[in-house]
Amino acid sequence: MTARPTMRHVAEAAGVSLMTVSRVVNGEPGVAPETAARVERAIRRLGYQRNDMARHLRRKDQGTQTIGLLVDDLANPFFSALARAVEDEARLRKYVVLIGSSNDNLRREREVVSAFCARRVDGLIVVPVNGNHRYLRAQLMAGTKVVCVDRPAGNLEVDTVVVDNRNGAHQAVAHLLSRGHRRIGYLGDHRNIWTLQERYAGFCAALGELGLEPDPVLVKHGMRTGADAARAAADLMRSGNPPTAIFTTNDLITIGAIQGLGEDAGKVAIVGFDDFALAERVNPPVTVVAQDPVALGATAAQLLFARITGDTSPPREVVLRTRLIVRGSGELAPLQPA
Amino acid sequence: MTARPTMRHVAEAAGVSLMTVSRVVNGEPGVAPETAARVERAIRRLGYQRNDMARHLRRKDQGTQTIGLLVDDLANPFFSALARAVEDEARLRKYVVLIGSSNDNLRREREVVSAFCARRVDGLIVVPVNGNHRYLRAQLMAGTKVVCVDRPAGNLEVDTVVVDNRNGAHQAVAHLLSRGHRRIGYLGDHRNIWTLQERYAGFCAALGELGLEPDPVLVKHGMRTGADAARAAADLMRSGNPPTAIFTTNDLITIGAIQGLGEDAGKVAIVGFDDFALAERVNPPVTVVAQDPVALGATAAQLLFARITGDTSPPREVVLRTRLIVRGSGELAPLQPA
DNA sequence: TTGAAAGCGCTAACAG
DNA sequence: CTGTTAGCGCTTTCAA
Repeated sequence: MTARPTMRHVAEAAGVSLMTVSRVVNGEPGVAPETAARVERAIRRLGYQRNDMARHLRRKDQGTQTIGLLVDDLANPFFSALARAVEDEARLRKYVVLIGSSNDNLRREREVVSAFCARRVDGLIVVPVNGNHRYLRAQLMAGTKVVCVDRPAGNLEVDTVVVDNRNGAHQAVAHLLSRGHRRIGYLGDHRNIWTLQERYAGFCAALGELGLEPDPVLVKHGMRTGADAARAAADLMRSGNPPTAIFTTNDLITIGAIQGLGEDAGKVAIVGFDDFALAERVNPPVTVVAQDPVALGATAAQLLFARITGDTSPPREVVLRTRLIVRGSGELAPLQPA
Repeated sequence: MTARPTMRHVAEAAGVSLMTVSRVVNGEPGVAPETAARVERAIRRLGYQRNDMARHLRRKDQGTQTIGLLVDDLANPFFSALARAVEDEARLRKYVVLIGSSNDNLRREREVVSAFCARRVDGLIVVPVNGNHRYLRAQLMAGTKVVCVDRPAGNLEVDTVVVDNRNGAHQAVAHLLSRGHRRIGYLGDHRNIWTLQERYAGFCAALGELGLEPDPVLVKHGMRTGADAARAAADLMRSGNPPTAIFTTNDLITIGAIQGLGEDAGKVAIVGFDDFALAERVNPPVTVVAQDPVALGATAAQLLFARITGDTSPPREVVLRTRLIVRGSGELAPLQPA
């Protein structure tokens, strides 16, 4: 546990000035090859590695080559795929990524984002929790670039990358309606999440076009986990007048619902938002409205790095398209309850 | 895009010395409430936030409150669940997490780890790629704590958290053998990955106990993606003398194999390493040897933080248990090829 | 080609 | 209770 060597130690060991070491470490020209070699040797012998904290403190122009990424839940495959895409974009530019999960909690989001900003990240990619994001204003004014992904942030004009949630949901529900379904259940996460507001709105709009209204008995909000969805789905089917179809509004909920349905899975049509592994191997295969988390993450990162490298154009909103993938579960005919 | 305010600016604005601001910012005692209030106001007005880079530069004892986490592939649900567990442990201690994926590439691992160390992380949790990890020695000597998870690192004596891969694989294959299977296929990732060496060893050991040897025709190594596994599984079944059972050695491969098998999925018994979402809803439901990524991540993080807070006991190896979950696919009887 | 001095933003260690 | 001084490890600026 020796103390970490500094440039000063290297300089002494090589018999040169600290400044010469700095030049060698940073590959700057104007050092005699002979001298450079001596310094290199000292570096290797002492196991010296540059301290980028100190470096970035002095070099105000260059930033910290670090970005922060805040998702809802890193354990959700949707967000981890998004995160991996961000990481790859960062790596191309020799940036590293600080990561955090808000868990749909504004306080936690704020704490994590603050911790990132205290470390002077050059930019922030945020999946914003519902609520007011003014607290980011100070960071924006101080020069930290911010991009929102998956959802826009309330009260904040920054680049945003989302998918056409409302259309996607509309398409899913219209698909069910076109097959003759009229009693369509809705299983969703908290209504305070923007994407779910949009998806619910799409659900209602599709029904409305046929003069229908959502049946409150068939609509369940606030499901955070697959287990929640499993229970809710089972409850729906056990009720007196069960739905003939269900719209499940994210991957976790779709998967949970299928688990909860058990043997009933073949008795109710399902269309889910988000594609997921093995969707085509379940019985029946699951029809979904797919979005592309990799494209979301990559696009957000590209926008962020454009800002970091000086883009000052007005904030943009990029809307990526969703895609209906027909596999079977959404094409089941309405089944009369036994 | 105003320049970021510093303590000096706050001090001027509040008409006090820089040191007083420091005390207020850090909640240190010995500031008159009246003065503190004035400083607080200036802080808020200027939008000041402490620069932790500068702070940690001066406070040598305290570290940077940052750890680095390097996994194989963050997009793999196994690693993202592990990562989330690490993040949660870090958060409890007010640490932030730098994250990276090695993609099973030693050079990439080294580059990312170097970038983390240049930012002076207090500790590192690494899923080590196969190869020599001496390069970490210098960091260890400089005081950076290291914990390996999922796999041990060659030539490095550090805390390590793994599962009993060999036993798990043995159990999986013995299960198939006990059902009468004798032609058992093996689908695995690169053999240079430690976990896969172990799992392959368990596969061979189980066969060996019945005097059998792996049939080279039925053994496929080097599958990195689900698509690779899908192709390999389909090839196996199309061959002249197909296996009656397959041991798939991680989640991605199991899922890929099931996709690739398509309608053949019911014709060949499968036991997979790693549990995964919807395993019980596939037809037939998939028997697996499950490991717990959350426990792996949480345990690794706990060991790391123990080291960071001064634990100097000899390096430990923690081996977590795997668990056979019987669901159906592993219990299919051997089927004679048509 | 090399080095000395100053200072990035902050805190430790002392004064008053 | 408040302020001054020095210095963390590095880069910038200027001088030799």
